[in-house]
Parts: sequence; C-alpha cells; structure tokens
Amino acid sequence: MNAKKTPKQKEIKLREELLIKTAGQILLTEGFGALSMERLAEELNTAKGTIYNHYPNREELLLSMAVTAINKRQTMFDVASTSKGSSRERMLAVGVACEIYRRNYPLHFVVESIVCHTAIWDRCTEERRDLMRKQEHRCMGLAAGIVRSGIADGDLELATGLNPEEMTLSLWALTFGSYIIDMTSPSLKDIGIDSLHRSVRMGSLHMLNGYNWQPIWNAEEHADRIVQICQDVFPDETPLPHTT
Amino acid sequence: MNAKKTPKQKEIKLREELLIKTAGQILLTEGFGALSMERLAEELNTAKGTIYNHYPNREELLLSMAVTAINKRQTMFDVASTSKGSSRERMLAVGVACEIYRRNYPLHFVVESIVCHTAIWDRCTEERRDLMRKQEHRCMGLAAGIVRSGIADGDLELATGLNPEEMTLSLWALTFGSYIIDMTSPSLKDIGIDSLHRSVRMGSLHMLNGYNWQPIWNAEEHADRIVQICQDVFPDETPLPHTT
DNA sequence: GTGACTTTTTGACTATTTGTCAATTTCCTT
DNA sequence: AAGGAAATTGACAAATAGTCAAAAAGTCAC
Repeated sequence: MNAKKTPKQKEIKLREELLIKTAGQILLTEGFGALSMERLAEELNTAKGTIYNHYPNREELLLSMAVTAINKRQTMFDVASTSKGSSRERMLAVGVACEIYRRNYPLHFVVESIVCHTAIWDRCTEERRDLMRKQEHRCMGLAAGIVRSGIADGDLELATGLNPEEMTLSLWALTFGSYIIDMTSPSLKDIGIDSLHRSVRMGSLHMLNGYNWQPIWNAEEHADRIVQICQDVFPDETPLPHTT
Repeated sequence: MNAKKTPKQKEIKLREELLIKTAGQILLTEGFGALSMERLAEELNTAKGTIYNHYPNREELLLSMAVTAINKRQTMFDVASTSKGSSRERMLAVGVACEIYRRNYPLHFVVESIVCHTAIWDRCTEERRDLMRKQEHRCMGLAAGIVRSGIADGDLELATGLNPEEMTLSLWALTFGSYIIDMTSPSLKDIGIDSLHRSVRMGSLHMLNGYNWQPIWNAEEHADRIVQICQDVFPDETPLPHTT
C-alpha cells in the first residue's frame, strides 16, 4: 500500500520519527514543562509551522506518543494472555507485562500518565481519544477474558455481583495507581516504601489469593513463577529481578 | 492570636475565601481549562493584580486548594483510625472514609488529582509542596499504624519482607488508582464497569482477606459493616449505599 | 529539461494568557 | 486631619500557542 513513496514523503516521515524521538528525550530529561513547539522546531532546525504540519497542536503530539505507548503495552498483554499455563498464571503474566513495561519503557509510562490529565485530554480531537480508548478497552478485554476463562475452568468463583471487568479494574488500579503515586511523590522512600514493585506484587498476589483463584501461591512460589514467566513469555525483555 | 483584625484584613480574608470558592465552582462546572487568573479577577470584580496578591501564580492557588482538600481527608482518616473496633475494622473505616470523600466531596478529589500532575506540581514553591507531602505522610502513617496494631494484636502477619507502609500503599493505590482511571476514562460503563465503588470495595476486601487479616469477612458481612461504620464513625456525612 | 501545477516550508503575525510594577487609591494610626 | 502604610489597579512585558499568505521546493507530463 505505502511501499511506493516519493522521496519527499519519506523525508517527512523520517522527520516525524525524529520529532517523536526528540520530544521523548526532552520529556524524559527535562520534563513536561520543557516541551514546547518552538523548542521542538529549534531542535529540528525547522520552522514552527512545519511542526504544526505534523500535529495540529501539542496535545495531539502527546496523544500520538501515548498511542504508540499503549500499542506496545497492548502487544505485551496479547502475548501474556495467550501464554501457556493456567488462568491464574496468565493473569500473573499480565502483571509481569505491566512491571516490565514500567521498568523497561519509562518514557512510555511518562507519556501515558501525562496524557491522562484533563488539561491535555480535553484538547485532543475525538478521533485520537477514541484510538486511546479502543486500546485501553482492548487491554481490559484481554485481562477480563483471563478472568472469564478462570471461571470457566473452575479455578475461580466471583463474589456475588462482581463481574470480570470490575475485578480486572481493581488489579489495574492497584498497579497503575502505585506507579502514579510513585511518579508524583518522588520521595516514597521517606514514607517507608523500600520497594514499590514489591508492594504491587504482594498486593495483587494477596488480592487474587483472597479471591481464591486457584492455584493459591505463597510469596516464594509467586516470585519463582515471575522469574519463569520472564524467561518463557518475555524472553526478549530485560528480565525482572527475583524478589519476594 | 488573630482575633483582632482590622476591617481591611477581614475583607481580604473574606475575598480569599470567595476566591477559593469561585475557583472551585469553575473547576467543577467548566473544568480545569476554564480556570484562568483573568477569569477569576473578572468573576470577583477586581483587578488581576489583586488576585496575584493572594497567590503568586495559578499553581499555588491550586496547591492551596489541594492542601485544604487533603486536610479534610486527613481529618477523616484521623477519625477512622481512632474509631472503636478491631484493627481490621479500623482499616475498613479508612476505606469508608475514602469512599465518602470521593462521593461527597467531588471538588476535593478533582483538585487533588489536578495537582498531582507534573505541569502543576513542578511550578509550586517547595514550602507548599512540603505541606502537601507532610499531610500525605501523615495519612500514610495513620493507615500504616493500623497495620502495625493489627500485627501487634495478632490479627495479621505480614508476608516476609513486606512492611506496613508497603501494604498500605497497595490499598491506597487500589483506591486512588480506581478513582483516577474513572476520572480519565469517563466511559467506564462502556468497558463493563457497572460500579466503580463495588470494584474498589471488593478489591480491598479480598486483598485483606488474602493477607489473612482477621477477622475474615464475606461480601455480606463486609457490606453490613460499611453501613455500620457510616453510622458510628461518620454520622454527619451522607452515608454510603449498602452494596455488596 | 521545461514549464505548469502541487505540496511544503517559512517566519512574521495574531491571540491568549501569565506575571510585573509604578502610580494611585484606600486605609489605619495618632 | 495628616502622613505613612498597605492594598489596588491596569497598563505593560514576556512567553508561547497557533495562523496563514507568500515563497520555495518538489513532482510529473511532455
């Protein structure tokens, strides 16, 4: 379809990649405040108008970065949810995906968290917001599907009235919420949190144990399984440390 | 101390209150984007400079609102954590406090979530940020204290390596994270979430059950206890609905 | 290669909003 | 009432988003 492109179109595409890359670097090293359209234009040695040819405004640029980010996450969720093992192991694989995503792709997470703010979100076009929502929907669906298959397999029985999506939401919130809190209060150490990831791991382990999702694990079994999942399901990613 | 004030000083204080109130109304009804210093000046029939006499910039105004908000939350946490009952009941009371806070004080929550964004946070003075951190620290301390007393009472044993603050963080993240997700994706219904609050309640119930924090409750007992706590601990607040 | 047409780039310009400050007005004290 | 302190004002500077007509560059049929 787009195999044949004029040199000019290639150049534009190339610049767009550079644009995204530069924006990412600025975000990571100097923070959101340093990211202005003028700055980007300077950095790319081009006029401001050209930047606006790529994205109609700053928010759209950010949201487009966020879409890339969430695509990556969705891919990892896909892999996790179709991995081998019991329903509970697959759900753990999703958790592992989240932790890898957070640890190994810091920019992706930063972008996601910036974009979820009203000031940005409200100013984007409905189209791009839909793109984001669709992907989130998809991620939610994958996780909820694991819950459903757990119920079908007889490994899990859901408390009256709670549906698979609601159960998934609480896991999602636990993970995402921890990362957001971590990002906001940079001094978690001061309030006694030695390991954010341990907190997330133990929280979700015990939540699922509490739901009586078979097989029940203790902390060591859980830690071992995480190592195993890193090897088996995400062999190309820097593996997570073995921690209880 | 400040009993004796000149009329002028009273007027200023009064205006500050009106300023805060007006800002809150704008935030709730028209969103963050509509809140500008100029708009506030118009709304109060005063010059922009006067607004800047109260707060050196918009971020500080927001952070000051956030401090008010978190003060309210802290007060509720105080009440919850010193309420009658077992350690687990007191922790549930903290959970109830969060839900009441979220449901009955929407502005407070909106402000808290706006402020936690880099774009705002980074531009405030260190003093005010410290004020926020101290209060968060305090809330965390209260909750972690309940965990500690649970351990002391023999109602709870913590998994190896996990400390009370880390356990508290995962509860906090579950709750806060859910609310943030709800605020960002306004269409939770579309992805199958009928009740956000049910998801939070069940999530934390099962997490604490999973930690084997005595007494273990089922969903009905849990729901009954929430109603009871509303009556006993927060008699002056609009009570939460009875839901499993 | 040329010329006609299209696409892209440019940067000066407008618009919006933040934040400043010297002059002015209001207020307080004696 | 006078004179000094405090608060108010709005014109102004600064920063940045976003626009657009003119210019430059690119494309393509011949």
